[in-house]
Amino acid sequence: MSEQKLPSRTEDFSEWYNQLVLRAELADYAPVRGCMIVRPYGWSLWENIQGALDRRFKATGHVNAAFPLFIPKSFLEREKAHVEGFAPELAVVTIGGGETLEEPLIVRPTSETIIGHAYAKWIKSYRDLPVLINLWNSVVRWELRTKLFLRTLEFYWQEGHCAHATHEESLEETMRMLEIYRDFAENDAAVPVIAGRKSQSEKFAGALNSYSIEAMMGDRKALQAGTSHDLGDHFARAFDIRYLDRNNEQQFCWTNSWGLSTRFIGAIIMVHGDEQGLVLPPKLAPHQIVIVPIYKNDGERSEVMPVVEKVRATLGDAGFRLKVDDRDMTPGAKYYDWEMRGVPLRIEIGPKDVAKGTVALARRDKPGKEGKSFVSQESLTGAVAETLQDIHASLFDRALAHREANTHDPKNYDEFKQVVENGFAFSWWCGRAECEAEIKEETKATNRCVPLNQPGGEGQCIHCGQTTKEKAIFGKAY
RNA sequence: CGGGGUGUAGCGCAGUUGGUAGCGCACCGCGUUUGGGACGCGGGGGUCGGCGGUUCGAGUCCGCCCACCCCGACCA
Repeated sequence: MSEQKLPSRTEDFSEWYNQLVLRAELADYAPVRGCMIVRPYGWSLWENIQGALDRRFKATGHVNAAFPLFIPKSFLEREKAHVEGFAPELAVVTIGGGETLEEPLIVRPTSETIIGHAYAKWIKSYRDLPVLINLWNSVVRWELRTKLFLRTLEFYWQEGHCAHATHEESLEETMRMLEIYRDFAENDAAVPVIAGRKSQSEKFAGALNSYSIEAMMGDRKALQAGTSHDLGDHFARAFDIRYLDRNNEQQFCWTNSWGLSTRFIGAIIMVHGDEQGLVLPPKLAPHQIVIVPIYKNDGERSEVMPVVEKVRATLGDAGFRLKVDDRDMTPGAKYYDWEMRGVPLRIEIGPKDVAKGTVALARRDKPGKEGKSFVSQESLTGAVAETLQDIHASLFDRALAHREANTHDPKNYDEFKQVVENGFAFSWWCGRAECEAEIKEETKATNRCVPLNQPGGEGQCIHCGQTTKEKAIFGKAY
């Protein structure tokens, strides 16, 4: 139970985040540096994220499977850019059963290579395509600087791996999954995102092109919240994933991969959280509603609890995820506790409500009296459904307004430097890696993506002045 | 991997010139309480981050190591 106030979100965002994660009981530090324990409340949130994504994956023809944790070192080495990108952050097993291994095993940082090995065996004919497989697992990347959910040595995610007959189909799949991420982020998590293409220096190691959804956090920094990679024929060539086409000719496959991780929980925290703690989007919250019974003595208790039970049954039958908090604490303490944990809606039922046939409804996104209303027990189910929808909409609107208010179109590079100190710059960019690198060097801001939605026309690169047709989002990022 | 900081009960901290460890919160029990963080009484809990050294005696002094957090370079 949390007793003290959180550090100020506006004055010390980082410390606010750290303590919020611990006090909301989402996660805890593990005994190994950089590793995290996901606590039941955090995992429950992840399960709801999994459910929301998995439904979408299944609806688009994907199936789940499991691949090994260990990958032969030689596999990684088969794709040059891939191994170069991941080498610095690999965990390597050299001893097994007390014996030094003949070939060291990599603890998977991602599964493209071992997938490539399997797909090469499984795919013989154009009739075998496409292969649409998703994995729910964890991967290990030996990061130097870690933060709960945002960057840990081991993290949980899903990785989809698809093989297609043509590049067009593979690219179409890449974009379909990016759109699924966007749809999930905005419609389930109420996190507005910018879908775009990563620059060549920011793309996945081994990809032809990477695409991402980028979100703005409460401190105006960017977070890559999901990625989808067009792997071209790179991994197909490295692992010899080939098929016989209709003309009986050998062709290389075209593959793609896409992932979204527990980092997304960090996004939810940093986009919606407030001074009181976590604020969860209703569609993903482990408990959408918490019911707090109020009574002064056993007499009142015996009046209140049957009504609490009736409301619980009614709302439970209507499909809401809810919890009755019957702990032996004062109601006020419970309010603070559930506010810390971000429960979207609180229902208070006391003797006055029993007498009047009402309940008190308090919404998490609007603090104090502003968010509190009294609703008759008869019309509660409808009111709850409506309010939860409204909370989702207002969370999304608030986050979008925040991003728009902090996204600028600077007139020149001096202005650009100012802007990226405290938000996003949406600027013309020549597309050259040198320009991007210099901007990063000079401002600490990175190229987040080239949004798919472009204004059209042309302009001058914000850094070098070269004429270009594309605008990119720049900002400081996690 | 560089710079900074912190390690004493679950958390936050105190601990004097070295003398054998305490406070608040949390936790457990009983009672009174309960519409925005209740109160009283009683109780449990510590190899003082680790190893070594100085000393009759180390939480305290010295050395080495470790862990975690923050800031930079790399990343979902």
